[in-house]
Amino acid sequence: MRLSVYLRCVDLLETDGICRVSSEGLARRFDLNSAQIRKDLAAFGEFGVRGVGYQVPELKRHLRSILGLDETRRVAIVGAGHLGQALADYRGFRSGGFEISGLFDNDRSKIGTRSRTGVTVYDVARLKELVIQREIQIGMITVPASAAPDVARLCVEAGLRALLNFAPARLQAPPGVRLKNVDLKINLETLSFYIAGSSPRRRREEWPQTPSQPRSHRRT
Amino acid sequence: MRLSVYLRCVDLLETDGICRVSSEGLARRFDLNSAQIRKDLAAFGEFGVRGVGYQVPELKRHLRSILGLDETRRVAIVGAGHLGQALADYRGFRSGGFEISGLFDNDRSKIGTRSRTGVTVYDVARLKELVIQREIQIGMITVPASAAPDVARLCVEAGLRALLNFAPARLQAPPGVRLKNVDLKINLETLSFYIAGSSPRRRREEWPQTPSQPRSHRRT
DNA sequence: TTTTGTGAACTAGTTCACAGCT
DNA sequence: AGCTGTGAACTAGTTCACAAAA
Repeated sequence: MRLSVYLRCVDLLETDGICRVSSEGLARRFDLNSAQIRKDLAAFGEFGVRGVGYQVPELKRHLRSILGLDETRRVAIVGAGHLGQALADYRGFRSGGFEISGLFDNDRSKIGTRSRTGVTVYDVARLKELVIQREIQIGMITVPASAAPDVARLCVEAGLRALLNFAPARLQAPPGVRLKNVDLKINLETLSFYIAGSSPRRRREEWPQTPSQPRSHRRT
Repeated sequence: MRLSVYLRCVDLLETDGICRVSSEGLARRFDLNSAQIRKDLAAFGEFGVRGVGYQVPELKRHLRSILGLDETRRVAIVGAGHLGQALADYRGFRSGGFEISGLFDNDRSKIGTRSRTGVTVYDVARLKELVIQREIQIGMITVPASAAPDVARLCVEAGLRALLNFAPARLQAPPGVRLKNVDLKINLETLSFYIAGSSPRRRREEWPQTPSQPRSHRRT
């Protein structure tokens, strides 16, 4: 999502002590399109001042509010394997307004242990209980693909509102629950595709090289 | 990329012993659009047989070839922290035609050690040497954001052709090098956004509820 | 008949360029 | 003057529906 990108940019500006910025300034600095920035922001309110630009602290506040980050979002990680543990200890989440409330697993040898930074591993059977008690809203699924569908169902039943799935499986979620997949293998395959340089076959009627035509944007 | 998704679907069909499938069959089973499947596939050749459908093994071979997976793709992971180690041991990569050729770090206490599944940690100073020697083509960047730009430069100099960046930083790569970002925080923020339910403000002239109009597709 | 491959219709997303505000 | 907010132009991506092939 682009609003997230803008928030990251605004964070950097704030670090640099810049307190006012124009859409064009943002676009130049971070290689974006100024009209798109303006449109994206204007869709949620009139945050800018014509002739001046955007106030960085104000813009940051608005962005955090739009992204629902003015209150701490609590996260449960289901699957306390290497990936789950690595994510539980990832410092970027904490600093960004997220809190890893717990790791969950069904492996009795893991239950009760803690990750390096102190996140406790709970029995996955206690997921619902803790989701309610701690008001956890987001679940990260880091179990093997075979277990993922069941885990997803469990998460939904526990009352989680959004799921981030790392398992290479196509999961289903009911309308009220937002599901997002982070399929690492697909990312690697995409890169492989571009390296391979396999290009779509040329349409028969296409001209080998089409000289691009300048176009007019005159408003009548 | 969708071709990756199709490959995953075809894998599942093969596991189920299905050896022929129509675009409509694929679409129904995996919740896709049949016309899109046909168009995507047809862009790379005529793999189907009219009136019959697609042969699963043949389609799989074609997809792997298009994705450049008929030869093993070797991967270097720069940054032997928790995330790097977790990715090095991720079994999904190996089974998918990728090989993790090594972890790289500048921490002397890590150099020479091995991950749980036996991936060696090398001095990052040896990146170029090993990239050439082992014909590594893809780099995964799992270092802190502050180190990411330098690491990216190093990867490019070493001759890597594609980079998968996990650091929350906007990196730059020259035209010949493909860069893809996997920003976990952005993913979480996107989920948070949907939970928050912040909706774009309604355009003034919009009608509160627009009854959708059925449309004709008659070709004249 | 069945199902692909594909032009055309449609929809969504991006960029331009300027009216209007400060 | 400078910059936002935004209609309109443009581009990309998706879906439809049918001719052509098996």
